[in-house]
Amino acid sequence: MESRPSIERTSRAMVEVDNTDIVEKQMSPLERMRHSAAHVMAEAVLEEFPDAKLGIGPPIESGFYYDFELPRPLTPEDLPEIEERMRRSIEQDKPFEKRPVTKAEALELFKGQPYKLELIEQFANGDLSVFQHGDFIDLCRGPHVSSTGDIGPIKLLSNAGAYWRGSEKNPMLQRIYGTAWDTREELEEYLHNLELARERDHRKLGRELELFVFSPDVGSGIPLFLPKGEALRYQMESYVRETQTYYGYRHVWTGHLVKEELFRKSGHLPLYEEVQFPPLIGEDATYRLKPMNCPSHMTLFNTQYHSYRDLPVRYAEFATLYRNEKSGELHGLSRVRAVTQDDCHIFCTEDQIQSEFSRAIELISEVMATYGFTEYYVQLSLHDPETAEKYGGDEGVWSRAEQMLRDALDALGVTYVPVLGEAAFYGPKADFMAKDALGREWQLSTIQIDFIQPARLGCEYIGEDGAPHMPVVIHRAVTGATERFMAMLIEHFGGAFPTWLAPTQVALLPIAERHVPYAETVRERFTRSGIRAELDDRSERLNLKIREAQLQKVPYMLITGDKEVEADTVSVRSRSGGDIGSLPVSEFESLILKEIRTRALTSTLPDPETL
RNA sequence: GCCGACGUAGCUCAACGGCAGAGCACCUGUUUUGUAAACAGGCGGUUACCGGUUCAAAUCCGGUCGUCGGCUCCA
Repeated sequence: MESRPSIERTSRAMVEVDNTDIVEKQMSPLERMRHSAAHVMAEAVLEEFPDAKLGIGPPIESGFYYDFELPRPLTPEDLPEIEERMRRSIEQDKPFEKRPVTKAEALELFKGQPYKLELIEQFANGDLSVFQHGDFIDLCRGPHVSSTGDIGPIKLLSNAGAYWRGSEKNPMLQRIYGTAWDTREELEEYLHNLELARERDHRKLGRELELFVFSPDVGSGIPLFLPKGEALRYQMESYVRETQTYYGYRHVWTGHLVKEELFRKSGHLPLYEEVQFPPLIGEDATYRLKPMNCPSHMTLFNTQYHSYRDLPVRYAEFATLYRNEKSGELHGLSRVRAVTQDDCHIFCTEDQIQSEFSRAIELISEVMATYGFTEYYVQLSLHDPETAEKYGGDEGVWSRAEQMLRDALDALGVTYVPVLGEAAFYGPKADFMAKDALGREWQLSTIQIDFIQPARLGCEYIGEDGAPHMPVVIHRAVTGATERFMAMLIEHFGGAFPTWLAPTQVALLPIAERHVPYAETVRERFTRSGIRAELDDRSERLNLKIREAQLQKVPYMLITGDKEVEADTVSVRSRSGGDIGSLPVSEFESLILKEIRTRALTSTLPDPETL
């Protein structure tokens, strides 16, 4: 436990984001311009397909899209043509004009446009308006730029299917995505960043760094980890296990199969069946692969007799869960069917919720800081009273649980963004959203309050009064799904992991064959010290060995030639800083061991300038 | 699951109705190498799988499997 980073480190972590407002956002000038670009795209598509039916075309985070129903499927080759028509429209500098319309006018205007008619019906209570530029007219609230000439440089990016209004019950439309910026430079930068993101794609790096593979013979969505990927998993898991232990959680193990009956009792079956694999019929009972641990942990809790003095009981487990995700939803490591969760269930009294909450947040902050995620905020996922049937329990239980979460967050001074309808069926959640090095958001940690499952599964403890009481259960995950978190780490670090996580921490590169025995003794020494060291004993030139170690993003390359053998040193080259110079073997060993032990994010070796 | 695109050697890609190719990787030699790619030779594919059209299919058509981009940031 001596190796654990001190808690002071967490000071840089916790939530400095201030965005508790959920008021409707004003459209920014850039969004307005992109919205106008979407109109111009619809104009261009109508020129090419006069029979096109229009869906909607909003601005989005980095551009815009528009949905169409078209007589034939679009291919990527169609995009340049549409883009060219858009440029012509922009050159003509056609003014955008707004006009309020009555419902009757609108219905007449869009009589050939079934999707617009549906929208008119929906918005008929408010004020309806249309925007026109040139001959193109669209039902639209606006606002828009004053004329098409104000639209900056554009680029159409892709086309894809999209259900009308996002529901698979509706027809599938064809969506075209585009981006638009104020200046050519910003557009170029955006396209360049897309390219960078592709370079960092964890699926590409996973193959190049020999971390994991998928095989159709084993099945889609089931990642197979190679030795280097397993080394990474093991470090991730050990770290969280160590931290959880430090914070008073205790680890349990509950296997992979559970009787179907238990999921019926817990209330999962009707709501979760879609993502569960079909039943496994055994001789004595029908089983299911576990898609979550909660019922198992509650059952485990129930096998022991608990006094109020035992609470809180904190059960943690690194469990592999199986979810039958739809084939189209699978995505590398970030959406898989065999998923490992750092799951935890805390059984406590209502009075203990706040302190347990704050303990969980402290743990989460520490872990996030160690991984270098300093920018994150909390999304408070609440139930939606409009769709109460999706949730268990009555309204009173819900408002109590939600209030408790708010109180706990407020007491800790944590700011949060409430979102309706994102709760689990058993309770509200505080979800931690973190940004990676490329500024993309990932949902990682979660803390959830549950009054419903412990009631269904009959959890109880004996209170001070000698009578049985029901504990509250807090569900909590730190890194969430290991696979998904690994995907994020790979992309966040671009494969160049901090030394403590790197599958290979040190590459020994002997210059000539006569230096191999010395390098081998160094490698063996390091391996015995717990350093993941590899020896490149091929009869290749040094430059090649360096190049390959560098492409594998090994943090330290140790070059051994005549001078090093002579002096019992290694010539150190760091992945990031190049040639650092020679160090005695023992000195390098203690420096890197310290770097690993403290889980430093960047190299801690002395700067070559100061040597 | 749905819409679209794509599956050619371990990897990246070419050939687009007429003999399946290149670079890297791998293997074998030669080279013994000082901070991001030595040189030469060799091995390697029933073009994802199954069926169809054709004198002829990697190429055209159908099916299966897989991968990729998406599937409300609401007029």
